[in-house]
Amino acid sequence: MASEGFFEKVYEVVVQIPYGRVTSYGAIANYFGASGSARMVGWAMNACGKHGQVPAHRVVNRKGLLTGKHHFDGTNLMQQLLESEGIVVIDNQIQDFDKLFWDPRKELSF
DNA sequence: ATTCTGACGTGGG
DNA sequence: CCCCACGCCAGAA
Repeated sequence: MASEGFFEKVYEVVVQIPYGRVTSYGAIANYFGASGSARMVGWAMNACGKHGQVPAHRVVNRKGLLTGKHHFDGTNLMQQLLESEGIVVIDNQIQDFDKLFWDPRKELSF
């Protein structure tokens, strides 16, 4: 299952993101040891639809900004999904991002 | 094969 | 906090 490709690795972590929680691309990249290649994480997300259902809306940049919301079906779909989980999003910016932040490197006990 | 882009991150000012 | 420049690697044209 794992190690099938770069996407698969990213998906495995993203899927493990608990409800109402958020993480950043860099955190995931860091989990693989690709700390400098955070872009690849987002790139893998681009193929998330290809892989299946992936909670990409729970993945944002390090500032907690919904940078990828533009890639979803609608324009505010990503924000609605986050708000649906109890997350407050204002102007594409997640409020209390530091509290909702979920670090795989820490939570998954690397 | 080369070139460019891209849902990012970090460092310096 | 903001802005600017560099790095990073995978995939598409």
